[in-house]
Parts: sequence; structure tokens; C-alpha cells
Amino acid sequence: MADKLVLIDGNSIAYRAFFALPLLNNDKGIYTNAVYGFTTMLLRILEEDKPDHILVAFDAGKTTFRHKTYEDYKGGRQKTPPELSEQFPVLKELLDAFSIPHYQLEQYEADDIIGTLSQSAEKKGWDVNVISGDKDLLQLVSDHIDVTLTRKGISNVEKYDPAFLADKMGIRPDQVIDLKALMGDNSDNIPGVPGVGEKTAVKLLKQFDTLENLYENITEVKGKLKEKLENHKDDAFMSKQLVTIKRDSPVTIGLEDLTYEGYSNRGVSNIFKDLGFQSLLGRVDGSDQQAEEAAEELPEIEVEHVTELTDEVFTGTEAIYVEMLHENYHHAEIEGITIVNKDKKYFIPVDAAAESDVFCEWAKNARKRKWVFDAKRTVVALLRKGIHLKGVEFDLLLASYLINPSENNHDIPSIAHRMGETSVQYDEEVYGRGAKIKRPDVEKLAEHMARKATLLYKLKDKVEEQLKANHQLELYHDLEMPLALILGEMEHRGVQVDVERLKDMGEELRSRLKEIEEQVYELAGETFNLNSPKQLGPILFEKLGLPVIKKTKTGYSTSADVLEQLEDKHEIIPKLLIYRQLGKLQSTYIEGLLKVVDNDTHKIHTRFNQALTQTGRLSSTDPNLQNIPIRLEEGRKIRQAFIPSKPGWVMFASDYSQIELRVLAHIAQDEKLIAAFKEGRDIHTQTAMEVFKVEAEAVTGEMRRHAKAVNFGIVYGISEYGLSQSLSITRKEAKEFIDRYLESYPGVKVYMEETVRDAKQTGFVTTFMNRKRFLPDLTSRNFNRRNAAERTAMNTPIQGSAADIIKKAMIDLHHRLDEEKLEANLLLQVHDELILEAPEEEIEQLKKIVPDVMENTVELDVPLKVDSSYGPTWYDAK
DNA sequence: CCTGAATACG
DNA sequence: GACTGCGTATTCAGGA
Repeated sequence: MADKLVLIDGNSIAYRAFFALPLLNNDKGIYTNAVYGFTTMLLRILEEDKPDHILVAFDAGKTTFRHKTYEDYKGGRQKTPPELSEQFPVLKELLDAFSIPHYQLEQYEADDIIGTLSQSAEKKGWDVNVISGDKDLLQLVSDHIDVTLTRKGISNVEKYDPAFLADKMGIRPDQVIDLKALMGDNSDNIPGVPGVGEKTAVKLLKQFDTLENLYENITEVKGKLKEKLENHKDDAFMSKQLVTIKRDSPVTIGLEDLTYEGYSNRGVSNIFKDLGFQSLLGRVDGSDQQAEEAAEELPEIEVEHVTELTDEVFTGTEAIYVEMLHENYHHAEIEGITIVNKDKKYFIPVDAAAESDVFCEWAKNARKRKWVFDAKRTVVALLRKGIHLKGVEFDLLLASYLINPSENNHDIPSIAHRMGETSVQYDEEVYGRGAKIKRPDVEKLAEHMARKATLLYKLKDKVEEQLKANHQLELYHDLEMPLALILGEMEHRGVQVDVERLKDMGEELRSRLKEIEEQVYELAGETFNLNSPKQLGPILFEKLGLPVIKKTKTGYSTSADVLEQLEDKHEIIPKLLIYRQLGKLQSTYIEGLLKVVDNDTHKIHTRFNQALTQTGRLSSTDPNLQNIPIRLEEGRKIRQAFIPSKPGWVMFASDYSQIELRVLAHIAQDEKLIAAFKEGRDIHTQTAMEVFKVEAEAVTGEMRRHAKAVNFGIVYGISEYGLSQSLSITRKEAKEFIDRYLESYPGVKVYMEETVRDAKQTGFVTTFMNRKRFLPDLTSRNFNRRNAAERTAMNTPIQGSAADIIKKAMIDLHHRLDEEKLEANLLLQVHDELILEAPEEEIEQLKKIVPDVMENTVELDVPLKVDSSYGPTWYDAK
């Protein structure tokens, strides 16, 4: 096989990576985002392309030979930000660690180096892959030279060969130069012919083939275009000269210098550690060996293995850590328990603990203080063994989440490493990952667990200080910690499921799906995998000739909103929509739920993730019980399978009405919005009256629908485009709506502006209860990122404060049910509603108590409104 | 084993 | 001119 050479345009890729990734700096305070992005791309190239030769080419200095032709070459270009320039030396160090050659040449650009070397390589019969973000490089494409361009960001790439280029742009590689000569390039300050864009240029080239030929036959061009071409003939030819990549630049490096023989794992992982690229460590080979080495560097630790427990083990305050090697603590086997206090470290087999009165008494004594990581996980797991853990006073997981929800690794070793404690290995290093997870010998296990438990001790004061500085102690102690225990109870209790009902629905769906499937094949004239958009696309848009509405990066979009627009164009479309709808029900909600129902009890135990969302909401997994269908009747029937756990009981549900808009009214202190809610008016009608300037009687259904969309949009941090899409109106009309909305509710307008301004100052936004969210992208130079961050700044205090409120309501309700000695139990929380099960006799009381608690858990300047309902199944609680 | 498209919820 | 509404989870196909 031919040798493979990869040539990377270093500046271009670093530049792309820099703007694609948030401006993160590592613990040493140096910016690393460009280096990081470059590295992920490099690792992928090495893994996928497996090159025999490689080079990273860089631009040299400020001036190039092109400046002699044209002084203003690359003029007007923004100066490279210093945050990026400072990363180039680091990048070169990193390449050295990878043993990858890099090269630059005075007076020449990376393009010319690549152009020259790719020519020589091609002559030798090598296959070349050029990697860049710059379309100019496409002129190098040939039978043996592919050019891979980054699209959005850096992970998203497109590989061009001559055929793909022809398909995509309609031109040959050598015409790329003529194309650029005509259309110019703003970023390099290449003039081209003003008024000629890509479309016109391609058209001209299709007709005339080359720039030279175009001007020879200029008489064939008509009108304004001809005039423009003639007036800027010189510009066009100079531009052509500028964009032509030199294929004979005087490089002092040869193909023989580009041989790549792999890198030293040790060197690369050291530089990764140095730069703080923890997540990439797993991608360099030999991590086993590395783990061993890391383990050897750990300080000695002495763990006492005990099976007979005595009171002396417990000092009054201990860290307790319960290990499970699998995520789902409702089923995972407990590997052991570690107790660490200021004196000693103990490892206790779980059965020894469960059988020990001393241990169980200690556990359930709330006056004995316990420090843990993930109280909910710990408590639920121990409960399965009959151990009731009480007196939890510190939860490192929740503390870490509150300090910065955007950190995505809230495990003990990651938190510790962030805080400068390296005395622990990552779980993956000790236990392995994914399918390779395995229990180490008990000595190793005990040591690793003890190290983690010890860190609870070490980190407690630090994180609590930080919570205090953030004014988050109340949020932590009075909201999240008590909530964790309530959620634990809910999860452990589970929800009863009517398995037979689910199976019956599944049977019916199965036959209906089969029927539709056959009809679709009939209409398509062939069979294919109906679940594959990739296979469906060509059938719809090529074979059946339906109009293409939207494309995805991998092909035609066949999403529901596209299909809906094609609904009357072909009989097959409605069938597809129904197939999708029913297929989702079958696979996710029938089969998916049946898989996780406990065979003995017929209950489902979800897990609520309390330390995940960026806004403070909960999420639910394994299964997700927060997205059980409701909007369409077909799907809603799934809820008939969720039933009370005892005969004579009912499902009882209470939900907040428009909590987010009410929260908005309160924080924005908008008088009109507040008044509307105080007077109990229909808020969407009210908005319609304001926006359309009409009386209540004159509000049509259409007007109300539009007003409703605007209200939603406002909560999400509206954009004209977003609103225009959701209402299928023009952007101009959408803008009109938004402007009129903000005129009508001036308080909201001020709130939106102030929130974004303050957030830019401080770098974060907060909620009612001082939940924090950092938004580094607010200062991004990337338009899209910045805009998205601004919308997030507007939305998070609203969504997050609503989350605070319902969480507090859950705690209050839990107390209240206790006080009132009711048997009713909380089962689920779905963002703005609570689902309980209760004896029928309690219905009348609950109808008062639950809304009472939810409505009064906080006092806002607007009333909170709660609607309740109940019935024999969840479906009926509507 | 991971990613992207699609679809479910608030 | 940027190509776009906020927050989630699961399933399937398809490519390493």
C-alpha cells in the first residue's frame, strides 16, 4: 500500500480550535483551549489515518512574499488575540512530545509549505491528506491528495476529493484559484471583483472554465456584470496570483524528515497532566502501565480490615464511603464500606456491617455525624441491606455541584484534583472502564476507598468555606441536603406498574407497526430499514422526488417538522409520521419500561440526578420518568400503566400553573405582568391584548396562540429567528412581536438588559436561592456563542428559581404530610409538578394541603397557582 | 464504544 | 454576515 502523509495547517487548525472552544485556562493560569482542540483533532488523525509521515506547518512572521505583490495582503485582519498567540509555543512543545515534526519558513505561509510537500509526495506515489480550516487549500485536491476541512468547530470535518469537490461546489480543484480570484476573500483582504459572490463566480467558471478565458471572451457577458468584471480586471488577476499556493517554495525540509513512528506514552501523558488535559489521558495507550506508576507514587495508607465492630471504631464524626462498581445503586452490589475518622481508616465487608448491631445503631443514630459523597446513593444502597443511615452532615457531591454546576465530573478524585489534592487515583484507573470494569483485590479496593473517604475529611472545610463565600450555605443545608434524602425515599419506594397493561399495549403496537411498515415499503417500492434516516432520505428525496427542505451534515433531514411540511405531497409521509410516533412508544416506553420493571414487585425505581443540570432542575434516568408521553393521546395512554402500589389508593398530581412566567413577573418586577397574575387573568390572552392592542373580546384564537409563543420565547431568552420558526412567520414579524411585547412589559425589558449586563460583569447569574451558573461565553468573540450565552443568562434565573421553588415545596410537603399523619407519599417530580400516591380517604385533605404547601413555600409578589387532580392511574390524574 | 438524528418531556 | 429559542434522556443506526 502507498505511504500515507498527513500535512496539517497548524495556524488554521489552532485558530479554529481557539474560536470553537470556550476560553478555558488550566490551573496554572495559561490558556489551553486552542491546544486542547488541536490535540483532540490530532489524536483522531493518528488513530484514524494512521499516517506513515506527518508534518504540522506554521506561518512564519508578519510579512510574506505576497506582501510584495500587494501591500494590504491580510490587511484589516484582526490582530491575533494574545490569548491565542501565547498558545503557539505550548502547541509546539506538545508536538515535540508527540514526536511530530513541525516547520515554518520565512516569507512563506503554511499553505506554501503544504503545497510544495504535497507535490513531492504525490510524485513519489504517496497518498496525502491535508488538514486545514481554509478553503484555499482545496486547490491542492487531486487523485492522491485529499483535503480535509473543518466545518463547524473542529470535530466536524469534511474530506474533499475531486469528486466531492465537483459535487459540492461544482468546480475542479484548479478552478478554486479562479473562484477565489473572482469572489475575493474578506478575511485575507483579497479584493476579487466586487459584487461577484460564490454563486456568480461558479456560474462564470462553468461557462468559461478559467479566469483567462473569461476575460478573452468578456463580450459574451452582459450588463452590469460585464462592467464590474472589466473595471476590476487587474484586481482579479492580482487576486489570482495571491491565492495561488506555491508548489515550489524553497523548503529546507524533505519528505525523509517526516517519518512518523509513534509517540512516547510517557512523554505525552506527562504533558497532558501538565496542561490539565485529564480527559485525554485515557486516549493515550498504555494507561494500565500509567495507572501502576500513578499508584506507586501514592502515599502509603493503612487500612484496618474489620469484621467484628466495636464502639471504639466510631469517634462521633466519621466519613463513610460505600463502593459500588456500577452506576445504578438500586441494583449494584456493594463492594464494601469504608469508615475514616481523624484517627483511623477501616474497611468493613457490607454483610459484616449489616449484621452488626454496633454498626446499625451507629448508622441510624442521627446525632452521630456522617460525612459522605452522594448521600442519596449511599443511603439508598445501605437501605437495601437494612441499614438506615441518618445524621448525614456533609455531602461533597452536592457541595461541588453548587459551587460550579458546569463541572461535569463531580466524582471524588476529579474534585480532589481540581482542588490540588493528588493523593488519589481515578476510579477508571483502579477499576477499569465500561465492559472492562472489574473488582480489584480487596487490599487495593480498601486502599482506594480509604483514600477517597480521607478526601472527604480533607476537603470539607475548603468547600464549605467556598459555599459560605458564595452565600450558598442555606441552599446547601436547607434545600439540597434535605431534598437528597427525600428523593432517596421516592426512588427507593418506586412506582407501581401494571405490567400486563404495558404488554397488551405493546402487542397492539406491534401489529400496527407491522402493518404501517408494509404499507410504507409498498409505497416506497422497496424494503429498507425504516429506522434509518440515512436510508429513508434517498427514498424520499431522490426516488420519490420530494422537495428537500432541510439538510443535516450527514444527509437529508427527515425530522418531524420536515415531514409535516411534506404531508400532502405524498401518501407515504403521514404513514412515516405515525410509524415514528408509535415506534418511539414501542421501543422507549413499552419495551424500555418493561426492561426496568422489578420482576418481583412490579415497581420501577428511577434515579433522580440532583447534581447534573446547569439550572438546578433534577433529571431522571434509568428510566427517565420525567418524559413519559402526555401531549398526544396515543402516548398519554402509557400513563395508564402507572398505578398506586396499594388497593384503595389513588394517584394524585399537583402542578404549578405558569410558574416560570410568574417567576419572571416577580424578578423583573414588571407592574403589568404582576397585576395580570394578581387579578388571575389568562396570561396569554392578556399578552395578546397588549401586543395586538385590542380588547379582551377581540382576541382571536390565532392571536392568543401567537402571544403564547411569545411568552414562551421570552422565558427562553428570545431570538427573532426562534420565534419566527415556532410560529412560521417572517423574522420581521417576529421582531415586531418581540418589540411590542417589551414595550408592553417594560419591566421585563429592563430585567433582560440588566441581567445580561450584570452577568458580563461578574461572569455568572444566580437564582432566588443563590444557585450559580457561570457563563464564560458572554465575552466570547464568537457571535453565536455569545448570543447563546446571553439567552442563557436571561433564562437561567427563571428556570433555576422555579427549580428552587419546587424543591423547597417538596421539603415542606414532606414535613407537612408527616405532621398531618397522612399516609400519602411523594413518588415523582416532573419540574413543575409533584406526583403522589395516597389512600382514597386522604384525597379531600390532599386537595387542600398539597396546593397550600406548593403555593406558599415562598412568597413572591405574584401568587403561585397550583392545579390538582387524581385518579386510579397516572393517566387519570389530569 | 461513540456520535448523530430523531423524539419524548417541562 | 454570523444561523439561532432554554433545560433534559433514550433509542436506533452506523462507523470505528
